[in-house]
Amino acid sequence: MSTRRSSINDVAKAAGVAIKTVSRVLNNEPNVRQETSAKVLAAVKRLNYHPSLSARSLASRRSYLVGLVYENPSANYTIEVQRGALARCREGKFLLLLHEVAGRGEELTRDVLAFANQTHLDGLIITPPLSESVELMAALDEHGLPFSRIAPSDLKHRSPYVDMDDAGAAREMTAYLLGLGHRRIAFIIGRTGHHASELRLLGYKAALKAQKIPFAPDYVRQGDFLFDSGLQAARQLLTLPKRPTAIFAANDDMAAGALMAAHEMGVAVPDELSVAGFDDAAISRTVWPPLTTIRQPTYDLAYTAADLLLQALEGAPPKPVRLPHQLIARASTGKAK
Amino acid sequence: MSTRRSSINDVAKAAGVAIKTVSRVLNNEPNVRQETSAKVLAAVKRLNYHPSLSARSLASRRSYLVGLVYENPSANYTIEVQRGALARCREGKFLLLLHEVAGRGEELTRDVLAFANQTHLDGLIITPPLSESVELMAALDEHGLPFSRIAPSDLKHRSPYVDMDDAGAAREMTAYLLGLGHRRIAFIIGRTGHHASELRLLGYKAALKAQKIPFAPDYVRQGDFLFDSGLQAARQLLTLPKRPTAIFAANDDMAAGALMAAHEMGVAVPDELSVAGFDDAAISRTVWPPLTTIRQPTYDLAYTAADLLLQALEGAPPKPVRLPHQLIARASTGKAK
DNA sequence: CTGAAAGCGCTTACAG
DNA sequence: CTGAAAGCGCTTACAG
Repeated sequence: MSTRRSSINDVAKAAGVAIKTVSRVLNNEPNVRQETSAKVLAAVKRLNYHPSLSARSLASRRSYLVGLVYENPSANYTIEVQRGALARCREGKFLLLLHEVAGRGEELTRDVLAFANQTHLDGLIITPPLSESVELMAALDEHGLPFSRIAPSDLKHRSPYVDMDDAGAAREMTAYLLGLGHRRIAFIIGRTGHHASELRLLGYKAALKAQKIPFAPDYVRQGDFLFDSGLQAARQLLTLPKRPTAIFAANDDMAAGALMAAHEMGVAVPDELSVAGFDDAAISRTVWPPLTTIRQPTYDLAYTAADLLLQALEGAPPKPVRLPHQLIARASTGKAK
Repeated sequence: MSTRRSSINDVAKAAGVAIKTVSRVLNNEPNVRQETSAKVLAAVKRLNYHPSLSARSLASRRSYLVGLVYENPSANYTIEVQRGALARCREGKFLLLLHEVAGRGEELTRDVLAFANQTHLDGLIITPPLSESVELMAALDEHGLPFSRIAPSDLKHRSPYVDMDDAGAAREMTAYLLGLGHRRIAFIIGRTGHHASELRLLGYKAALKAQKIPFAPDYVRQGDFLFDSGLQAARQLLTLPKRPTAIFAANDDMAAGALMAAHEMGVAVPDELSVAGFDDAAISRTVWPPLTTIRQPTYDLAYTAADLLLQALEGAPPKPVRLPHQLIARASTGKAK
């Protein structure tokens, strides 16, 4: 089967039309008779023709390449983002190129620009926390590179983005714990500088306020979204004279760490301590007991971000999209006793 | 900065040479004077020139695209594979395209061929368990598509591959448990049809045999590499009249499930039960207690698989590569009591 | 060691 | 509604 691939010329010949007509049919351009179109499509099928991306991009001066830029410690999150973005790119005859960045600040910007230059990308999808980098956005603007963002912090910038209601979700979770009778609810903050960290903290505070529970700084600890920080924070929280009856961590990895601390210290979950997370990552179902958490629509966020980018490449005006979340109650939370 | 990208013509003009000479320098072809080369390189830098992939591939009739084909439930495994393959592709001016397949058998083959046809891939990297599919390999051969495999089962096929010593590693882990004084060691088998599952079972048996411990079928349960199957299997094992003092699961996810079963049933780990896994996946460090496991060199396996493929594309003869593993002792295993 | 010409397979811009 | 020509930016094959 090492016969040469068929080209647009072969199809044109087989269908008895000019190559321009084949091109019209393949690109769904107007002004082709139904009958002509059918002939072309038949020839395409018969010859097992697949257009050459390189010829198309050379002629149209577009690469049909989209870059997905990420720097996220959670593999589950990243894989899900990839799935969503890939699905949308495939639909739009675009190819998705991955780029995991290492550095921050200037280095990050240089890294991403080098990636874009080398591959001649048409556009970029930027995932959190990179979607918050003002320097990166400025650099991309300067180079005229279109991009869309997932969960950005700057909502004023003129580029499309998609997000969820982080503050609202955290408020719901806190209200849920309050509803179970908890009054001493601790909170483990996410990585500093992540917009989501701030929003989730805000939601936690808002829910307490709504119930007139005074905010207790002692019950709030800084984490960094990693398992270990949740473990450390919970160890401190559980040795407090008046220890909390519930811990709400700003993501599942830290909540898993909090569970581990409880196990270490012989604190029964959920009998003596409720633990809640955020993300509905795979780890929320692999720990014991399984975590009550907020389902973040990661796949849909990425699919939508890709969709917004492709639309922007077609010249559509940017419009923000907000996606829904969901509280998932599992065995790690229970009534306060 | 929306000025036109510079082309090979711009560079040739700036350096005062023909475009063919620029091409020679950029592709490290012989027969260019040091001095000429320096002039060209200076112009490349000055103009911030980056060759066009589409022009290059159109002219050379290669796409410079490599596909990574996978179907693995573990995100951590997949991300690590991507990292390794990406690193090697980047070095070789190739782009890596992801393709997660859904089906098996005929559907799988059709799916992968469609992917290759649409993207005009130069070659494929096939990861386990897909690397075991005889149908897929036959189809790729028929279409003249080069590929390399990670951890294949058919070692006779004429295509490059890289693997590790699964049987040897499982034998080591079993011997380690025997060394801790365990005599009733249970084993949870991986997904049926995975070559690695068979090899790891073989290693377990071999280690028992070496110590003249009779093989007890009751202590061996079928799993499928997922957390849940480890949970189920361990529940059964722990209700056996003579329950095992150690459980060795063929991967970390199942070992994590076994840990959960122990927690449920109030069996202390490692005091009353040792649990060991395989892979050194992230989950091995997020469960309690952290898992003793085998470090699988996933990144290196993928890097090497990409390397072998790129070499094959240059016409190098295929040669198999075996990479080392490592037993990592953590807190989930202890002396038998 | 260097270069001029042809051509890869499409789309763009234009003509009819 | 359809087509002929030019050209995108490189590499190949060849000449010198």
